[in-house]
Amino acid sequence: MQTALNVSEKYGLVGSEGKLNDCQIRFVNEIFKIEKPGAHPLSLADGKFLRKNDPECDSCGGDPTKKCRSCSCHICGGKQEPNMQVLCDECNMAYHIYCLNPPLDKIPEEEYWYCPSCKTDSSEVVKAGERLKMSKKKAKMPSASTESRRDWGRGMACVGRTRECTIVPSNHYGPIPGIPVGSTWRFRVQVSEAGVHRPHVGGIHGRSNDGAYSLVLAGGFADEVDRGDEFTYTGSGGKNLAGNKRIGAPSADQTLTNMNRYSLLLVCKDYLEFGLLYCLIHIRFSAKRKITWYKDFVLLFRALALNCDAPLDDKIGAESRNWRAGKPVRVIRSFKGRKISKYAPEEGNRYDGIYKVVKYWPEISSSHGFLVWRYLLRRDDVEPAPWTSEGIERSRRLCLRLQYPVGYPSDKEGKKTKGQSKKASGASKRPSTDDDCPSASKVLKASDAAEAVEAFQLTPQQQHLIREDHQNQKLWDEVLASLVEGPNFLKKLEQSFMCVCCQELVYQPVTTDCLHNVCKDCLQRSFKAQVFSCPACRHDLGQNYIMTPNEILQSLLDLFFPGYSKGR
DNA sequence: GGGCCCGCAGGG
DNA sequence: CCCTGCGGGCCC
Repeated sequence: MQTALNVSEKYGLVGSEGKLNDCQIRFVNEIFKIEKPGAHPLSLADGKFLRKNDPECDSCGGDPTKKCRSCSCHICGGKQEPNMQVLCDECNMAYHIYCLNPPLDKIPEEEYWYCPSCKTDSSEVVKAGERLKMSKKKAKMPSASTESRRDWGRGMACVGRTRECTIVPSNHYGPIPGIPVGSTWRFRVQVSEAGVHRPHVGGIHGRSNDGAYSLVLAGGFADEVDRGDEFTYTGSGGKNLAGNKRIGAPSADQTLTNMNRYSLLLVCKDYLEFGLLYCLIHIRFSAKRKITWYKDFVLLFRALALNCDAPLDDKIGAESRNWRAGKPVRVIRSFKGRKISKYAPEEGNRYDGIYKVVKYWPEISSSHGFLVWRYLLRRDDVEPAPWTSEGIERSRRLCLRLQYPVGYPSDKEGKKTKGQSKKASGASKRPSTDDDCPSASKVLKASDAAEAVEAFQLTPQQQHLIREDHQNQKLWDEVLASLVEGPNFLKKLEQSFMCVCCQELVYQPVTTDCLHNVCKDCLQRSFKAQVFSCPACRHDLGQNYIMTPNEILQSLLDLFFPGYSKGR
């Protein structure tokens, strides 16, 4: 296994530039994914009180004879009596119950237990009748220092996500599995939950040293053009957002130093790894977070420009050599774009498919006279666009319609109650229903479904691998029965191959003799806790069970959910 | 209908 | 930690 030190030595980071400190080494490890991901507590059923005693512990190397306050008792460092060690639900450190002061006489029965250093100071506990005290973060927020008694309602103005998309990593390019073109959500937060466009407010999601993954067309710039299959997009920024405004008129030229749309590290091929590494370290650890160091081969450009299949140019822009070869951008049209585009949906935010950057250029905006960067994007998707007759027909077959958050009053209700008292509208909240759509949430007879929706198509490779995965044949038969349900197939697939421990899609799945699939990591954690049975059915696996990941299943899941394992 | 301004998520 | 953003809902 590669180590951080090797990486830094390999690229000469030790020497004239000074040796990396521990923090930097950890950072390098992180970038190169050298370090094993930290241990997570297992499911409550098995792993509430686990001894960690990690054989790959960085501090002791897993040597059972060494004392270690990192993977074993945080007080005495001893590794004895793992069943007497309790894990803190905050810092995840282990403690012998008898090492605590005062000692505990048994493993606590409460759902959560916190060690002395993590336990909330009793002075911070809110007693009956007292006002809620503020967290450190809350204390810094504007609401802490304002006298305003404004009622923000229980609406969607300031809510956070309740779910997060984990079937692909956040830096995933291309469509989100199971989300067909034409899917429409009322609120941006739902689009974020679906993983289609993750930022809550921002227009572009991208990384400066990588590229852009998705963007929202919301008509922010009056001089944008939208022809459906092609549109121009204007780089964000250059607006005066002083005060607490979140939208404003442009008041400055877009510069090449801002984040988000800018600062792309383009590195010469021979120096790619070193240049990237060096810059990342530099950005991470330079106090001003400005890249003051760079060599000829490190240039700064914009994220969306990275998607364009052309050498980058920050003076006059560039045009793609082969526009389809660029990186795919998911495009969402918001109803707000209606003011400049007839392709925008009437309501909500609609996923319109994959576009590619054809070219980009700087221009003086005709509407406000400042310099903006303009991008031309062109559609490149096999799924029909939602506004074409083919797309409309498909949306109908797939029963795609405006989705509201669970429990939010639907459009019909909302309009009815508008003008009535606020209390009435609050009381009218109800989950949206799928009353006139046969396939969305109801179980169908296969024959009906085949006619109603477009079946999910397996590639020959997928079909082949499924046939090869003998152990899971029965499970696959069940899952394949949902092929006729189109996009629901992937949801079914996700459910069927969910790990019972971590409640996510299995990663490095071990298919047990009892035919359950568990992440190798989760199973190892269970064994470390001296539990040697199948987490799903309690079938005894035996202490010497050899955990061999099911490579075929792993390949299949990677095909269906591209890159999901990167987030693991 | 327009002004105001909140918390959240994300990248650096 | 910092800063930023093509939401959103109330209030005038």
